[in-house]
Amino acid sequence: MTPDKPLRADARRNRDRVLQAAEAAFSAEGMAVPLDEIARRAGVGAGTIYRHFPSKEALFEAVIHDRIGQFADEARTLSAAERPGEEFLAFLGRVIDQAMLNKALCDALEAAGSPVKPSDGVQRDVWEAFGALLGAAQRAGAVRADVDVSDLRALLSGALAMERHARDSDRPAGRLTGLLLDALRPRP
Amino acid sequence: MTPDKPLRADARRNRDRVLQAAEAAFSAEGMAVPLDEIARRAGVGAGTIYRHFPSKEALFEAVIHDRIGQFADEARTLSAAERPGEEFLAFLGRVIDQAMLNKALCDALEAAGSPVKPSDGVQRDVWEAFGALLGAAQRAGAVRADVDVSDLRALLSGALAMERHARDSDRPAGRLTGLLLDALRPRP
DNA sequence: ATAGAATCGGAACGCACGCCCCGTTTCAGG
DNA sequence: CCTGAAACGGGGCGTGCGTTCCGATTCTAT
Repeated sequence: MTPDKPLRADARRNRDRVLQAAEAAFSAEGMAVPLDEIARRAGVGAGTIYRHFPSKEALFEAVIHDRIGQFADEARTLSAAERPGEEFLAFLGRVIDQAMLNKALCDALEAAGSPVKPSDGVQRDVWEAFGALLGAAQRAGAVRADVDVSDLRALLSGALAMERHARDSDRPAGRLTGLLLDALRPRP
Repeated sequence: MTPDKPLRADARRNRDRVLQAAEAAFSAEGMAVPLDEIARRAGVGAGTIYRHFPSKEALFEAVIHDRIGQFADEARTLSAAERPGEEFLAFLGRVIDQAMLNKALCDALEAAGSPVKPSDGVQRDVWEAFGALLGAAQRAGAVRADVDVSDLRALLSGALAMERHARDSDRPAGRLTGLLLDALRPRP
């Protein structure tokens, strides 16, 4: 079993086209986009997608993997920063901002459905990194101690829901999320 | 056009059965429940439901109408209470608690999708009432002035998302929502 | 060039849902 | 009763999705 047998030229080309089309489509509409639509945009048939990715979810993960990994890396870096408390809150704000521009990110971040698939290394990785940054912020005294990483997942979902509504009703972005993040600070 | 022509006995009986089954089903699973399932539970055919309600959404509204109306009435009453500020925050907490026990309430409260149907009097009514209570709380100085009723919708959606996650990860209920509601108070 | 395998594409499948049709059953007034 | 109209119910339609299949096509090693 050779993990990376050289692909035929046209196969490699089509695989890249699919990834590119999927990135654009998922970014705009998230998992809700039909697979046929991705195939159409990539100029290939639906069967071609399944030759390269075993399922729609696998394609989604292939597209989102790098982006999510960047967040995990950033979180790990910031854990060792000088003032992890401030970095933590600013970082969450950036994550939310990015997710508002990229529906795929929303879906990936909110996909912490009850039964977290153990096979899903990306999810595990990103939340471990977020947890590390949260811990650092708490040790720095900038975030309440009674918050854990599962609270963080809930918080992110809530903030994303709030920002979606804010956008739909042309209210200034980030206000409610700012209130929520402020509420994470310990009582003064 | 006689608005309430006396229904035949079996028709009335089946209509009630449908409403009862729909209430239970919607309460447990929200709008996601298939209509066939409601028909099965009511012991009728799917066609019978459509004889009494023109669409699934109409059935949903018939089921949720009273419940939503109760919240609107309560909000109006509390607007005239002695300390509307405290009442406002406690009221929001109760609404969220109830919605966590009743997925139909969640769907109804979050159904403030971008294009609010003008025909939907129930939605309009409840949000007007919530807005009145919000205004009273603000006049009493208990809630920040820069919050409006569309913020309230966003806030409710966010809180419901957070509480859903909290339940899935067996975290104590209401903590994050409490934080969020506290953040609505003016700076001390 | 040619054979043979890898790849392609889109028609076809299975499923689930909201909704409608229509032969059959049940009610209620004369 | 008895009969016409009202109501029933479940099978069927249209839709949209993810997925699979297979004949046609294209690439590459010889």
